[in-house]
Amino acid sequence: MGNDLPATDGGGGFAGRVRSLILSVPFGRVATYGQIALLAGRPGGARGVAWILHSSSRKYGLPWHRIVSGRGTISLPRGSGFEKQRDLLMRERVETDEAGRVDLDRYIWKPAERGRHQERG
DNA sequence: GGTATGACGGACA
DNA sequence: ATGTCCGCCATAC
Repeated sequence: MGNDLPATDGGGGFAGRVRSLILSVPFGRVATYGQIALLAGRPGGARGVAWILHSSSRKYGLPWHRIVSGRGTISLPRGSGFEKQRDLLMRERVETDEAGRVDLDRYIWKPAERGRHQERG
């Protein structure tokens, strides 16, 4: 059909795991593309994660704004989601730099520590 | 089935 | 720190 979405799997494949992981990122916390790819079992598949986000974030209501680059910077360009993502992060009390940079040491999501407050430097 | 694109990441000058 | 290059994976045509 004229579906431009990667509905190649319903949740068992890479895309499904990526979606599930992104949905697992709690409020006020962020994750990186590489981190999601690694947890999904595809280290180095950051680009695949990016594509899945781009294609399915809206359809599946994914918290896309909680995904940032490996250096904690917002990857979206100014005027095309940058300010939107920064605004959404701000609403979650996630501090962002003027350049859209997040302090990963403070806000990165740690699956092993979910449900407990994270150490802050 | 090869080519091109993309919200990446790491190495290197 | 900055810019460039290459490799990685998934999808579109």
